[in-house]
Amino acid sequence: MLSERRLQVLRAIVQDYVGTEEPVGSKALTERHNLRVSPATVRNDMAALEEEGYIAQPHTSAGRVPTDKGYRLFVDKLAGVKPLSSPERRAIQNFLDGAVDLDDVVGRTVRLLAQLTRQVAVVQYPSLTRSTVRHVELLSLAPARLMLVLITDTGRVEQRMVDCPAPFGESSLADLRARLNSRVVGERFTEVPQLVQDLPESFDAEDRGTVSSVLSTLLETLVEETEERLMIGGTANLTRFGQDFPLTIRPVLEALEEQVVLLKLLGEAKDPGMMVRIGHENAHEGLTSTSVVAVGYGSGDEAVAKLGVVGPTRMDYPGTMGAVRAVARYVGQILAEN
Amino acid sequence: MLSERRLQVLRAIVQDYVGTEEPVGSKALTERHNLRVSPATVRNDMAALEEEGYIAQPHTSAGRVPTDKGYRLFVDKLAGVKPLSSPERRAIQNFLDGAVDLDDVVGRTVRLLAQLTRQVAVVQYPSLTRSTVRHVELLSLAPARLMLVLITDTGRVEQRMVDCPAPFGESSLADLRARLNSRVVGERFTEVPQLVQDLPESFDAEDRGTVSSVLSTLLETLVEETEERLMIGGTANLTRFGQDFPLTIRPVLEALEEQVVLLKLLGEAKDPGMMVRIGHENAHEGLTSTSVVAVGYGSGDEAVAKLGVVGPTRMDYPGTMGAVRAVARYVGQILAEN
DNA sequence: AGCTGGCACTCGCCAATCCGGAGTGCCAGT
DNA sequence: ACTGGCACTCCGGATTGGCGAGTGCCAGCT
Repeated sequence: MLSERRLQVLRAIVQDYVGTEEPVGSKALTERHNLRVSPATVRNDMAALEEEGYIAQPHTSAGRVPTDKGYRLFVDKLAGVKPLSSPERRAIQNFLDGAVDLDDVVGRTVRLLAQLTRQVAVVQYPSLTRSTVRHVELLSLAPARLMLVLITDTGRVEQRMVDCPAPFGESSLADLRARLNSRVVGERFTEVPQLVQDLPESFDAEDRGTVSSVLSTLLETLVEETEERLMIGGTANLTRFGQDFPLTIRPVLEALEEQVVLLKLLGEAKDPGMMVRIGHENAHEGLTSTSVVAVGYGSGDEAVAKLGVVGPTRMDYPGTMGAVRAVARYVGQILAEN
Repeated sequence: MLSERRLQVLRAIVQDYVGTEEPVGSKALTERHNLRVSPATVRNDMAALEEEGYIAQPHTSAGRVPTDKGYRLFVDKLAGVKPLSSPERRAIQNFLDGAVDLDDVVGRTVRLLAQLTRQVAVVQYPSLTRSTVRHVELLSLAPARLMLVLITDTGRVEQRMVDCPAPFGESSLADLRARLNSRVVGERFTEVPQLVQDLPESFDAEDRGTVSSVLSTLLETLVEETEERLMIGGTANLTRFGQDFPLTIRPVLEALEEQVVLLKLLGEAKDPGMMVRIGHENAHEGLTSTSVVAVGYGSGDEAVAKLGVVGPTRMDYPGTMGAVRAVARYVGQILAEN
C-alpha cells in the first residue's frame, strides 16, 4: 500500500504531465504543488512508484511519465469527474436544442463532443434493440412488392423491401397494417416475435404466404439491425497527439474506420457508470496508445446507445469524463422530448 | 509553345516524381526514360520548363518538382485515363453487388474507392433534387400529429413530423394519401409544387388547414433536403502524405469535416466528364496542397450525385481518374438496378 | 525512522561544424 | 542544336562538444 504522500506525488505527476506534455522531474513537482517536502524526498517516492510500475522514465535521467497503470490508479482513486461550468452546460443545451431530426442530433452531438474535449468523438446511433415500436407501415409498390417501414420511438426509420409470393390486395394490406400495429406499437422489440407469431393464421390461405414474408422481414429487421451505425468526428484533433506522427496516428485512423472495432469497444461499456479504457487495456492493437472514455445514453431510464471519445492516454481524464457525462445526459433529454 | 521533347520531359518528370516522391534530376531522367539525348540537353529543357512555370526546384541545386501548372498540363495534354484491369473491375462489381440498401451502397463505395486509389474517398448520397418520387406515405401518430415519409427512386427515405391545426380523420388521411400519390409518384421533385398546389381546395374546409401543412412540409423536404449528406473514408491514407505532418494533414482533416466545404467542392464538378482540381485551384485554403478528382454518377443518364477522392497533388492522375470513373459507372448501374 | 542537502554521474538535446554528393548553369567544342 | 566538362551551390546526415535537467546515493540532522 502506498502512503498518502506517494499518492499525492502520483497525482501531481499525472496532472503536470497532462499539462506540459513533458516528463516531470522532482524539482518541478515540489515547486508547482506545495508538497512541503524536498525534491530529494520526492525522488525517493518516485523511485518507489517506479518500482511498483506506476510511472516510468523515457530515458535514464529524464523526468517521469505515468504508465497505463499509473493513469488507472489516478482515475480510480485520485481524481473525480470534473463538472462542466454552467456556461458550458448552457452552450450544450442550446446547441442540441437546434436539432431537427435524429441524424441532426447525432451529428451535433459528435461535433459538440469533439469540440468540448478536443478529441475524437464517437457517437452510436440509438440502438434498435432496446427501443420500442412507434409504427409499422406497409406500402404497395408493385402488385407483388411491398415496402415495410419501421419507425422507432427514438425517431429512427428503417425500410425493407418484401417480395410477395402472391399478389396482395389493397384491403388485405390495410387489414394487415392495422392488425400489426395494434399488436406491436409501443412494445419492446424483444416482445414482438411472440406477439405476431399467430398472425398468419387469421388470414385467408392465399394471403398467408405474403403475411409470413412480411413478418419474417420485420423480425429480421428487428434482430439483424443490431448492425448499429455510428458517427465519428474531430479527427483533426489527432494532430495534437505528438510529433512522432505517422506511426501514432495511422493505426488510430485505421481503427476508427473499422466500425466493427468501435462498436465492440463501445459495447464493452456496461450500463452503470462510465467506461474508461486506458492504453493497453484496449484489446485492439491500433488503440493501445489511446484511451477511450465512453458512457451509455438513452431517452429514458435505460441506455439505448453509447457515446464517447478517443484520445491520447495523456488526457485530462476528469475534464473529459465530465464532458462525456454531461453530453450523454443532454442527448438523453433531447431524445426523451422527441 | 513547347517542343515535343520538352513535353516528354515534363511527362517524365511527373511520372518519376509521383513514383519516387523525390525531386528528379536530369541524369536520372535520361536513365529511366530513353529520351535519346544527354543530361545536359535535358537540363536546358528543364530550365525552359522552369522559366514557363511548369516545374520548380525546392532548393537551388536539387532536382525539379512539378508545379500545379505542370500537373495541369500533364493532366490535360500528356496523360489519358488509365483503365482498370479486368480483375479489378470484377472485384468492384462483386463488392458492390453485395450491398443491401442505400446506406450500404454508399458505404461500400467509399471503402472501395479508398482502397483502390489509396486516398481519401468522398461519396455524396444520391441527391433528392434530380430524382423522382417513388411513394409518399402518411401515418397518423396522434390525433393531431402526422408523420410524412418520402421515398425516392434512389431508395432514399426521408421522414418529417407534421403538426395538424385540427384533428384529421382516418378516412381523410387515406383520401389525401391516395390523391397525393396519384399525382406525384414518378415525377421529378421540381414538378411537384405545381402538381399539388390545388389539392387543398378539393377538401372540406375543416381539413384544408391540415392538407396545407402536409403539403408545405412535403415541399420543404423536397427543397431544403438539398442539404446533401455525404460519407468519407480512407482518412488513414493521409498518413502517406509526407512527413511534414501536422501542418499538412491538419487543415485537410478539418476541411474534410466541414461537409459544406466538400459539398461545394463536389458541386463544382459539372456534369460532363471528370473534374480535376489541382492544388491552388481549390478555393478552400486547407486543400491547396491537395488535388481532388470527382465525377458525377447516376442511376440513369443523368448524374444525381458526385463522388471522388482527395489526395496529394503528387498523385497518380491517370490511375486515380480511371478508378474514380469506373467506380462511378458501377455505382450508377447498381442504383439503376435498384 | 524519515527527511534533507550535497554531490557525482548519466544522458538527451541543441547548436555548430563538417563533408559528401547530387544537381545545376554555363561554356566551349563538335 | 546537342554534348561533355567544370566549377559552384547547397541540402542532408553524421559527428562533436557543451549544457542542463534529472537522478541515485550517502551522510547528517531532527
